[in-house]
Amino acid sequence: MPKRLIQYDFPRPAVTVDLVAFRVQQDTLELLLIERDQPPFAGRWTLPGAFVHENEPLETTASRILQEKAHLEGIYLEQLATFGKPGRDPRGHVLSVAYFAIVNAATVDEGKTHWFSVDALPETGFDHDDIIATAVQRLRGKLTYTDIGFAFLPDTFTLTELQKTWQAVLGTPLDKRNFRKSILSQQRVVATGEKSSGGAHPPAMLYRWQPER
Amino acid sequence: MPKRLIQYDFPRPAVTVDLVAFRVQQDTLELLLIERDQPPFAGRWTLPGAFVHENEPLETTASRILQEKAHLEGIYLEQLATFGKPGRDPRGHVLSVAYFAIVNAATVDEGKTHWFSVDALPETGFDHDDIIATAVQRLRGKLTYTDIGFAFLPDTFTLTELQKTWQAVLGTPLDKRNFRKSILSQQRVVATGEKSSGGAHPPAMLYRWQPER
DNA sequence: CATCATGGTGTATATGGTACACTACTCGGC
DNA sequence: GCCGAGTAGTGTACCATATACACCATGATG
Repeated sequence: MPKRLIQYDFPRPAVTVDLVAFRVQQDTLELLLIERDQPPFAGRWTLPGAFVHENEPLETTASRILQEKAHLEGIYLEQLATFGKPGRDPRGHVLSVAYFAIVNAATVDEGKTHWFSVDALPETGFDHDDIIATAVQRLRGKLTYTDIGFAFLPDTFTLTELQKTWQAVLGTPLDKRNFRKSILSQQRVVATGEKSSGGAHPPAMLYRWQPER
Repeated sequence: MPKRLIQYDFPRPAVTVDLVAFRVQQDTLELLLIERDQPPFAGRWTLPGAFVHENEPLETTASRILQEKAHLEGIYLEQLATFGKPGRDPRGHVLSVAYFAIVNAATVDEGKTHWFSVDALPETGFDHDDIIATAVQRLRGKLTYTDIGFAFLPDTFTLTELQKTWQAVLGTPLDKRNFRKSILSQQRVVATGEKSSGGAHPPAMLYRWQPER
Protein backbone atom coordinates (compact mmCIF):
# COMPACT_ATOMS: atom_id res chain seq x y z
CA MET A 1 0.00 0.00 0.00
CA PRO A 2 1.45 3.36 -1.00
CA LYS A 3 2.22 5.70 1.80
CA ARG A 4 0.86 8.70 -0.03
CA LEU A 5 -2.67 8.21 -1.20
CA ILE A 6 -2.99 11.39 -3.17
CA GLN A 7 -1.86 11.45 -6.76
CA TYR A 8 -0.12 14.78 -6.87
CA ASP A 9 2.72 15.49 -9.25
CA PHE A 10 3.61 18.93 -7.99
CA PRO A 11 5.80 19.92 -5.06
CA ARG A 12 3.54 21.03 -2.26
CA PRO A 13 3.67 24.54 -0.88
CA ALA A 14 4.37 24.84 2.82
CA VAL A 15 1.42 26.13 4.83
CA THR A 16 1.63 28.47 7.79
CA VAL A 17 -0.90 30.28 9.91
CA ASP A 18 -0.15 33.89 10.80
CA LEU A 19 -2.09 35.59 13.52
CA VAL A 20 -3.13 39.20 13.99
CA ALA A 21 -3.99 39.51 17.68
CA PHE A 22 -5.75 42.70 18.73
CA ARG A 23 -6.38 44.28 22.08
CA VAL A 24 -7.46 47.72 23.28
CA GLN A 25 -5.27 49.20 25.94
CA GLN A 26 -5.44 52.79 27.21
CA ASP A 27 -7.91 53.77 24.51
CA THR A 28 -5.59 52.49 21.81
CA LEU A 29 -6.00 49.61 19.40
CA GLU A 30 -2.90 47.46 19.53
CA LEU A 31 -1.66 44.32 17.85
CA LEU A 32 0.97 41.77 18.74
CA LEU A 33 4.23 41.42 16.86
CA ILE A 34 7.23 39.26 17.53
CA GLU A 35 10.86 39.98 16.81
CA ARG A 36 12.37 37.34 14.55
CA ASP A 37 15.70 35.93 15.62
CA GLN A 38 16.29 33.85 12.49
CA PRO A 39 16.57 34.74 8.83
CA PRO A 40 14.79 35.66 6.75
CA PHE A 41 13.99 39.05 8.27
CA ALA A 42 16.01 38.44 11.43
CA GLY A 43 15.56 41.38 13.75
CA ARG A 44 12.39 42.47 11.97
CA TRP A 45 9.00 42.52 13.67
CA THR A 46 6.53 40.03 12.21
CA LEU A 47 3.19 38.51 12.99
CA PRO A 48 3.41 35.43 15.18
CA GLY A 49 2.98 32.35 13.05
CA ALA A 50 3.58 28.62 12.82
CA PHE A 51 3.51 25.82 10.33
CA VAL A 52 0.35 23.76 10.21
CA HIS A 53 0.79 20.34 11.79
CA GLU A 54 -0.40 17.17 10.12
CA ASN A 55 -4.16 16.84 10.37
CA GLU A 56 -4.37 19.92 12.52
CA PRO A 57 -7.42 22.13 12.07
CA LEU A 58 -6.36 25.61 10.98
CA GLU A 59 -8.13 27.18 13.90
CA THR A 60 -6.15 24.99 16.26
CA THR A 61 -2.94 26.20 14.70
CA ALA A 62 -4.10 29.75 15.27
CA SER A 63 -4.88 29.27 18.96
CA ARG A 64 -1.68 27.28 19.40
CA ILE A 65 0.29 30.27 18.14
CA LEU A 66 -1.38 32.59 20.62
CA GLN A 67 -0.75 30.13 23.42
CA GLU A 68 2.87 29.34 22.58
CA LYS A 69 4.02 32.80 21.61
CA ALA A 70 2.16 34.94 24.10
CA HIS A 71 0.65 32.55 26.65
CA LEU A 72 -2.76 33.98 25.86
CA GLU A 73 -6.21 32.70 25.10
CA GLY A 74 -8.08 34.43 22.33
CA ILE A 75 -11.61 35.49 23.10
CA TYR A 76 -12.47 35.64 19.46
CA LEU A 77 -10.85 33.98 16.48
CA GLU A 78 -11.79 34.39 12.85
CA GLN A 79 -10.20 33.42 9.59
CA LEU A 80 -9.10 36.42 7.59
CA ALA A 81 -7.77 35.28 4.21
CA THR A 82 -5.06 33.19 2.65
CA PHE A 83 -2.00 34.85 1.20
CA GLY A 84 -0.05 33.03 -1.46
CA LYS A 85 1.61 35.53 -3.74
CA PRO A 86 4.84 34.05 -5.09
CA GLY A 87 7.84 35.70 -3.49
CA ARG A 88 6.08 36.60 -0.27
CA ASP A 89 8.47 34.28 1.57
CA PRO A 90 12.06 34.25 0.30
CA ARG A 91 12.46 30.63 1.40
CA GLY A 92 10.10 29.36 -1.27
CA HIS A 93 6.45 28.64 -1.88
CA VAL A 94 4.76 29.27 1.46
CA LEU A 95 1.07 29.94 1.88
CA SER A 96 -0.14 31.81 4.91
CA VAL A 97 -3.66 31.37 6.22
CA ALA A 98 -4.15 34.51 8.26
CA TYR A 99 -6.42 34.63 11.30
CA PHE A 100 -7.26 37.48 13.57
CA ALA A 101 -7.85 37.21 17.29
CA ILE A 102 -9.19 39.49 19.97
CA VAL A 103 -7.79 39.37 23.47
CA ASN A 104 -9.18 41.18 26.47
CA ALA A 105 -6.52 40.63 29.09
CA ALA A 106 -4.11 43.33 30.10
CA THR A 107 -0.94 41.36 29.54
CA VAL A 108 2.73 42.05 29.71
CA ASP A 109 5.01 41.39 26.79
CA GLU A 110 6.25 37.81 26.79
CA GLY A 111 9.61 36.86 25.35
CA LYS A 112 10.22 38.71 22.13
CA THR A 113 6.64 39.86 21.70
CA HIS A 114 5.44 43.42 21.90
CA TRP A 115 2.08 45.14 21.53
CA PHE A 116 2.15 48.02 19.05
CA SER A 117 -0.43 50.69 18.45
CA VAL A 118 -1.87 50.19 14.98
CA ASP A 119 -1.02 53.83 14.34
CA ALA A 120 2.67 53.33 15.08
CA LEU A 121 3.73 50.03 13.61
CA PRO A 122 7.35 49.18 12.92
CA GLU A 123 8.60 47.92 9.59
CA THR A 124 7.54 44.31 9.20
CA GLY A 125 8.81 41.32 7.26
CA PHE A 126 7.23 39.14 4.58
CA ASP A 127 3.90 40.57 3.37
CA HIS A 128 2.72 41.16 6.89
CA ASP A 129 1.83 44.77 6.15
CA ASP A 130 -0.80 43.49 3.74
CA ILE A 131 -2.12 41.02 6.24
CA ILE A 132 -2.32 43.65 8.96
CA ALA A 133 -4.07 46.13 6.69
CA THR A 134 -6.64 43.48 5.77
CA ALA A 135 -7.16 42.59 9.41
CA VAL A 136 -7.67 46.16 10.58
CA GLN A 137 -10.09 46.81 7.77
CA ARG A 138 -12.08 43.67 8.57
CA LEU A 139 -12.13 44.45 12.28
CA ARG A 140 -13.39 47.98 11.72
CA GLY A 141 -15.93 46.84 9.18
CA LYS A 142 -17.45 44.23 11.44
CA LEU A 143 -17.46 46.24 14.63
CA THR A 144 -20.81 47.94 14.18
CA TYR A 145 -22.87 45.09 12.80
CA THR A 146 -21.54 42.21 14.86
CA ASP A 147 -20.82 41.62 18.54
CA ILE A 148 -17.10 41.49 17.91
CA GLY A 149 -16.45 44.58 20.02
CA PHE A 150 -17.43 42.89 23.25
CA ALA A 151 -14.48 40.52 22.93
CA PHE A 152 -12.16 43.35 23.94
CA LEU A 153 -13.88 43.82 27.27
CA PRO A 154 -14.24 41.83 30.49
CA ASP A 155 -17.56 40.23 31.46
CA THR A 156 -19.00 43.42 32.87
CA PHE A 157 -18.25 46.91 31.72
CA THR A 158 -19.67 50.40 31.72
CA LEU A 159 -21.10 52.02 28.64
CA THR A 160 -18.28 54.54 28.69
CA GLU A 161 -15.74 51.71 28.57
CA LEU A 162 -17.61 50.21 25.66
CA GLN A 163 -17.70 53.52 23.84
CA LYS A 164 -13.98 54.07 24.37
CA THR A 165 -13.29 50.62 22.98
CA TRP A 166 -15.29 51.38 19.85
CA GLN A 167 -13.54 54.70 19.46
CA ALA A 168 -10.14 53.04 19.78
CA VAL A 169 -11.03 50.45 17.17
CA LEU A 170 -12.59 52.87 14.71
CA GLY A 171 -10.15 55.68 15.39
CA THR A 172 -12.96 58.23 15.47
CA PRO A 173 -14.89 59.89 18.32
CA LEU A 174 -18.52 58.95 18.87
CA ASP A 175 -21.37 60.97 20.34
CA LYS A 176 -22.13 59.81 23.84
CA ARG A 177 -25.91 60.10 23.81
CA ASN A 178 -26.30 58.61 20.36
CA PHE A 179 -23.95 55.76 21.19
CA ARG A 180 -25.86 54.82 24.32
CA LYS A 181 -29.20 55.13 22.60
CA SER A 182 -28.05 52.88 19.79
CA ILE A 183 -26.46 50.19 21.95
CA LEU A 184 -29.41 50.05 24.34
CA SER A 185 -32.04 50.02 21.62
CA GLN A 186 -30.35 47.07 19.97
CA GLN A 187 -30.57 45.18 23.25
CA ARG A 188 -27.03 43.92 22.86
CA VAL A 189 -26.34 44.54 26.55
CA VAL A 190 -28.24 44.12 29.81
CA ALA A 191 -27.71 46.03 33.01
CA THR A 192 -26.36 43.87 35.80
CA GLY A 193 -27.71 46.04 38.61
CA GLU A 194 -24.18 46.41 39.93
CA LYS A 195 -22.35 49.69 39.80
CA SER A 196 -18.72 50.42 39.18
CA SER A 197 -16.83 52.17 41.96
CA GLY A 198 -13.69 54.27 42.15
CA GLY A 199 -12.75 57.36 40.29
CA ALA A 200 -13.58 60.97 40.91
CA HIS A 201 -17.08 60.68 39.54
CA PRO A 202 -20.39 58.95 40.25
CA PRO A 203 -20.50 55.16 39.98
CA ALA A 204 -21.63 53.87 36.59
CA MET A 205 -23.98 51.01 35.78
CA LEU A 206 -22.22 47.81 34.81
CA TYR A 207 -23.56 45.99 31.79
CA ARG A 208 -23.11 42.52 30.43
CA TRP A 209 -23.14 41.46 26.79
CA GLN A 210 -26.28 39.61 25.73
CA PRO A 211 -25.27 37.24 22.91
CA GLU A 212 -28.68 36.31 21.48
CA ARG A 213 -31.99 38.09 21.13
CA MET B 1 23.11 23.30 -0.76
CA PRO B 2 20.00 21.60 0.53
CA LYS B 3 17.17 21.29 -1.90
CA ARG B 4 14.59 22.29 0.64
CA LEU B 5 15.34 25.60 2.27
CA ILE B 6 12.58 25.56 4.80
CA GLN B 7 13.12 23.81 8.11
CA TYR B 8 9.84 22.04 8.47
CA ASP B 9 9.51 18.78 10.37
CA PHE B 10 5.91 18.07 9.58
CA PRO B 11 4.42 16.44 6.51
CA ARG B 12 2.85 19.15 4.41
CA PRO B 13 -0.82 19.22 3.65
CA ALA B 14 -1.78 19.18 -0.01
CA VAL B 15 -3.38 22.42 -1.20
CA THR B 16 -6.20 22.71 -3.69
CA VAL B 17 -8.30 25.54 -4.97
CA ASP B 18 -12.04 24.90 -5.34
CA LEU B 19 -14.15 27.26 -7.33
CA VAL B 20 -17.77 28.30 -6.97
CA ALA B 21 -18.71 29.80 -10.33
CA PHE B 22 -22.02 31.66 -10.47
CA ARG B 23 -24.15 32.86 -13.32
CA VAL B 24 -27.74 34.07 -13.66
CA GLN B 25 -29.70 32.37 -16.38
CA GLN B 26 -33.44 32.69 -16.95
CA ASP B 27 -33.89 34.61 -13.72
CA THR B 28 -32.18 31.87 -11.75
CA LEU B 29 -28.92 31.90 -9.84
CA GLU B 30 -26.88 28.92 -10.92
CA LEU B 31 -23.51 27.45 -10.07
CA LEU B 32 -21.19 25.08 -11.85
CA LEU B 33 -20.55 21.53 -10.68
CA ILE B 34 -18.59 18.73 -12.25
CA GLU B 35 -19.22 15.03 -12.08
CA ARG B 36 -16.25 13.19 -10.61
CA ASP B 37 -15.10 10.11 -12.48
CA GLN B 38 -12.52 9.02 -9.91
CA PRO B 39 -12.73 8.05 -6.28
CA PRO B 40 -13.29 9.41 -3.76
CA PHE B 41 -16.86 10.43 -4.50
CA ALA B 42 -16.84 9.00 -8.04
CA GLY B 43 -20.16 9.81 -9.71
CA ARG B 44 -20.85 12.60 -7.22
CA TRP B 45 -21.15 16.26 -8.24
CA THR B 46 -18.41 18.45 -6.83
CA LEU B 47 -17.01 21.91 -7.26
CA PRO B 48 -14.38 22.15 -9.96
CA GLY B 49 -10.95 22.24 -8.36
CA ALA B 50 -7.26 21.67 -8.89
CA PHE B 51 -4.06 21.33 -6.95
CA VAL B 52 -1.96 24.46 -6.64
CA HIS B 53 1.11 24.36 -8.85
CA GLU B 54 4.54 25.30 -7.60
CA ASN B 55 4.87 29.06 -7.21
CA GLU B 56 1.47 29.57 -8.73
CA PRO B 57 -0.59 32.47 -7.34
CA LEU B 58 -3.83 31.18 -5.87
CA GLU B 59 -5.87 33.42 -8.11
CA THR B 60 -4.16 31.93 -11.13
CA THR B 61 -5.11 28.47 -9.97
CA ALA B 62 -8.69 29.65 -9.71
CA SER B 63 -8.86 31.09 -13.20
CA ARG B 64 -7.02 28.06 -14.57
CA ILE B 65 -9.78 25.84 -13.18
CA LEU B 66 -12.47 27.88 -14.86
CA GLN B 67 -10.56 27.81 -18.12
CA GLU B 68 -9.67 24.11 -18.08
CA LYS B 69 -12.91 22.75 -16.75
CA ALA B 70 -15.43 24.98 -18.45
CA HIS B 71 -13.52 26.97 -21.08
CA LEU B 72 -14.74 30.15 -19.43
CA GLU B 73 -13.31 33.43 -18.31
CA GLY B 74 -14.50 34.76 -14.98
CA ILE B 75 -15.62 38.37 -14.92
CA TYR B 76 -15.11 38.53 -11.21
CA LEU B 77 -12.96 36.44 -8.91
CA GLU B 78 -12.71 36.70 -5.15
CA GLN B 79 -11.21 34.57 -2.46
CA LEU B 80 -13.82 33.07 -0.19
CA ALA B 81 -12.12 31.19 2.64
CA THR B 82 -9.81 28.28 3.30
CA PHE B 83 -11.25 25.00 4.45
CA GLY B 84 -9.02 22.63 6.35
CA LYS B 85 -11.12 20.55 8.72
CA PRO B 86 -9.44 17.16 9.18
CA GLY B 87 -11.40 14.46 7.42
CA ARG B 88 -12.84 16.74 4.74
CA ASP B 89 -10.91 14.76 2.14
CA PRO B 90 -10.71 10.98 2.72
CA ARG B 91 -7.35 10.86 0.97
CA GLY B 92 -5.58 12.74 3.74
CA HIS B 93 -4.73 16.24 4.83
CA VAL B 94 -5.91 18.48 2.03
CA LEU B 95 -6.59 22.17 2.38
CA SER B 96 -8.95 23.87 0.00
CA VAL B 97 -8.68 27.58 -0.73
CA ALA B 98 -12.14 28.37 -2.05
CA TYR B 99 -12.76 31.13 -4.59
CA PHE B 100 -15.94 32.33 -6.13
CA ALA B 101 -16.33 33.58 -9.65
CA ILE B 102 -19.04 35.34 -11.61
CA VAL B 103 -19.57 34.59 -15.28
CA ASN B 104 -21.85 36.47 -17.61
CA ALA B 105 -21.82 34.36 -20.73
CA ALA B 106 -24.68 32.11 -21.64
CA THR B 107 -22.70 28.92 -22.03
CA VAL B 108 -23.44 25.31 -22.75
CA ASP B 109 -22.32 22.55 -20.43
CA GLU B 110 -18.80 21.39 -21.29
CA GLY B 111 -17.67 17.84 -20.65
CA LYS B 112 -18.93 16.64 -17.33
CA THR B 113 -19.93 20.05 -16.06
CA HIS B 114 -23.44 21.22 -15.42
CA TRP B 115 -25.02 24.42 -14.17
CA PHE B 116 -27.41 23.84 -11.28
CA SER B 117 -29.90 26.22 -9.76
CA VAL B 118 -28.77 27.02 -6.23
CA ASP B 119 -32.25 26.01 -5.13
CA ALA B 120 -31.93 22.52 -6.57
CA LEU B 121 -28.44 21.28 -5.93
CA PRO B 122 -27.55 17.61 -6.06
CA GLU B 123 -25.74 15.79 -3.29
CA THR B 124 -22.11 16.85 -3.34
CA GLY B 125 -18.83 15.30 -2.22
CA PHE B 126 -16.21 16.42 0.28
CA ASP B 127 -17.34 19.45 2.30
CA HIS B 128 -18.52 21.24 -0.79
CA ASP B 129 -21.93 21.91 0.71
CA ASP B 130 -20.21 24.08 3.30
CA ILE B 131 -18.20 25.88 0.68
CA ILE B 132 -21.27 26.51 -1.46
CA ALA B 133 -23.28 27.78 1.49
CA THR B 134 -20.48 30.18 2.38
CA ALA B 135 -20.23 31.37 -1.20
CA VAL B 136 -23.95 32.00 -1.62
CA GLN B 137 -24.05 33.87 1.66
CA ARG B 138 -21.09 36.03 0.67
CA LEU B 139 -22.50 36.74 -2.77
CA ARG B 140 -25.86 37.80 -1.37
CA GLY B 141 -24.26 39.85 1.36
CA LYS B 142 -22.06 41.81 -1.02
CA LEU B 143 -24.62 42.36 -3.76
CA THR B 144 -26.17 45.52 -2.39
CA TYR B 145 -23.11 47.37 -1.18
CA THR B 146 -20.65 46.50 -3.93
CA ASP B 147 -20.75 46.47 -7.72
CA ILE B 148 -20.52 42.70 -7.83
CA GLY B 149 -23.96 42.39 -9.43
CA PHE B 150 -22.87 43.98 -12.67
CA ALA B 151 -20.52 41.08 -13.32
CA PHE B 152 -23.50 38.91 -14.22
CA LEU B 153 -24.54 41.22 -17.05
CA PRO B 154 -23.17 42.21 -20.44
CA ASP B 155 -21.74 45.68 -21.05
CA THR B 156 -25.09 47.30 -21.56
CA PHE B 157 -28.34 46.28 -19.95
CA THR B 158 -31.75 47.60 -19.09
CA LEU B 159 -32.77 48.39 -15.54
CA THR B 160 -35.28 45.56 -15.69
CA GLU B 161 -32.52 43.11 -16.54
CA LEU B 162 -30.49 44.44 -13.63
CA GLN B 163 -33.42 44.11 -11.29
CA LYS B 164 -34.11 40.55 -12.39
CA THR B 165 -30.47 39.69 -11.79
CA TRP B 166 -30.63 41.06 -8.27
CA GLN B 167 -33.84 39.20 -7.62
CA ALA B 168 -32.31 35.95 -8.85
CA VAL B 169 -29.28 36.39 -6.62
CA LEU B 170 -31.21 37.42 -3.53
CA GLY B 171 -34.11 35.07 -4.12
CA THR B 172 -36.60 37.79 -3.24
CA PRO B 173 -38.73 40.16 -5.34
CA LEU B 174 -37.85 43.86 -5.37
CA ASP B 175 -40.08 46.86 -5.88
CA LYS B 176 -39.57 48.32 -9.33
CA ARG B 177 -39.79 52.01 -8.51
CA ASN B 178 -37.70 51.77 -5.38
CA PHE B 179 -35.10 49.68 -7.16
CA ARG B 180 -34.72 52.19 -9.98
CA LYS B 181 -34.68 55.13 -7.61
CA SER B 182 -31.97 53.51 -5.54
CA ILE B 183 -29.73 52.45 -8.41
CA LEU B 184 -30.01 55.78 -10.19
CA SER B 185 -29.46 57.86 -7.06
CA GLN B 186 -26.27 55.96 -6.32
CA GLN B 187 -25.00 56.83 -9.79
CA ARG B 188 -23.73 53.32 -10.29
CA VAL B 189 -24.99 53.31 -13.88
CA VAL B 190 -25.13 55.78 -16.74
CA ALA B 191 -27.60 55.83 -19.60
CA THR B 192 -25.98 55.09 -22.93
CA GLY B 193 -28.59 56.89 -25.00
CA GLU B 194 -29.25 53.66 -26.88
CA LYS B 195 -32.46 51.73 -26.49
CA SER B 196 -33.10 48.04 -26.42
CA SER B 197 -35.28 46.66 -29.20
CA GLY B 198 -37.39 43.56 -29.60
CA GLY B 199 -40.10 42.23 -27.38
CA ALA B 200 -43.74 43.07 -27.21
CA HIS B 201 -43.21 46.25 -25.27
CA PRO B 202 -41.67 49.69 -25.63
CA PRO B 203 -37.89 49.86 -26.05
CA ALA B 204 -36.01 50.36 -22.80
CA MET B 205 -33.03 52.57 -22.09
CA LEU B 206 -29.72 50.76 -22.06
CA TYR B 207 -27.38 51.54 -19.20
CA ARG B 208 -23.75 50.91 -18.60
CA TRP B 209 -22.05 50.27 -15.28
CA GLN B 210 -19.99 53.20 -14.00
CA PRO B 211 -17.17 51.72 -11.92
CA GLU B 212 -16.05 54.85 -10.09
CA ARG B 213 -18.15 57.72 -8.97
C1' DC C 1 -16.31 72.90 50.76
C1' DA C 2 -14.42 73.53 46.33
C1' DT C 3 -12.74 71.24 42.35
C1' DC C 4 -12.44 67.61 39.15
C1' DA C 5 -14.09 63.96 36.24
C1' DT C 6 -17.45 61.35 34.62
C1' DG C 7 -22.63 59.61 34.73
C1' DG C 8 -26.70 60.17 32.75
C1' DT C 9 -30.42 62.20 29.96
C1' DG C 10 -34.06 64.25 25.31
C1' DT C 11 -35.45 66.70 21.32
C1' DA C 12 -35.43 68.43 16.68
C1' DT C 13 -33.90 67.57 12.11
C1' DA C 14 -32.21 65.15 8.14
C1' DT C 15 -31.77 61.07 5.64
C1' DG C 16 -32.87 56.87 3.75
C1' DG C 17 -36.06 52.97 3.10
C1' DT C 18 -40.68 51.26 2.15
C1' DA C 19 -45.31 50.76 0.37
C1' DC C 20 -48.06 51.36 -3.40
C1' DA C 21 -50.86 51.91 -9.15
C1' DC C 22 -51.45 53.62 -13.40
C1' DT C 23 -50.64 55.17 -18.32
C1' DA C 24 -47.90 54.67 -22.57
C1' DC C 25 -45.83 52.16 -25.96
C1' DT C 26 -44.32 48.30 -29.15
C1' DC C 27 -45.03 43.85 -31.04
C1' DG C 28 -47.49 40.07 -32.92
C1' DG C 29 -51.52 37.74 -34.33
C1' DC C 30 -55.90 37.89 -36.31
C1' DG D 1 -56.17 48.15 -38.39
C1' DC D 2 -57.42 46.40 -34.09
C1' DC D 3 -56.75 44.11 -30.00
C1' DG D 4 -54.23 41.77 -26.41
C1' DA D 5 -49.93 40.87 -24.11
C1' DG D 6 -46.08 42.46 -21.87
C1' DT D 7 -43.03 45.69 -20.28
C1' DA D 8 -41.31 50.95 -19.72
C1' DG D 9 -41.53 54.50 -17.00
C1' DT D 10 -42.98 57.59 -13.24
C1' DG D 11 -44.16 60.21 -7.68
C1' DT D 12 -45.80 60.68 -3.09
C1' DA D 13 -46.75 59.76 1.72
C1' DC D 14 -45.07 57.46 5.60
C1' DC D 15 -41.94 55.37 8.77
C1' DA D 16 -37.52 54.19 10.82
C1' DT D 17 -33.04 55.36 11.62
C1' DA D 18 -29.06 58.40 12.19
C1' DT D 19 -27.36 62.87 13.57
C1' DA D 20 -26.46 67.20 16.01
C1' DC D 21 -26.26 69.19 20.23
C1' DA D 22 -25.70 70.90 26.33
C1' DC D 23 -26.52 70.61 30.94
C1' DC D 24 -27.08 69.05 35.85
C1' DA D 25 -26.00 65.40 39.30
C1' DT D 26 -22.86 62.75 41.79
C1' DG D 27 -18.81 60.81 44.15
C1' DA D 28 -13.85 61.24 45.11
C1' DT D 29 -10.12 63.98 46.61
C1' DG D 30 -7.59 67.29 49.20
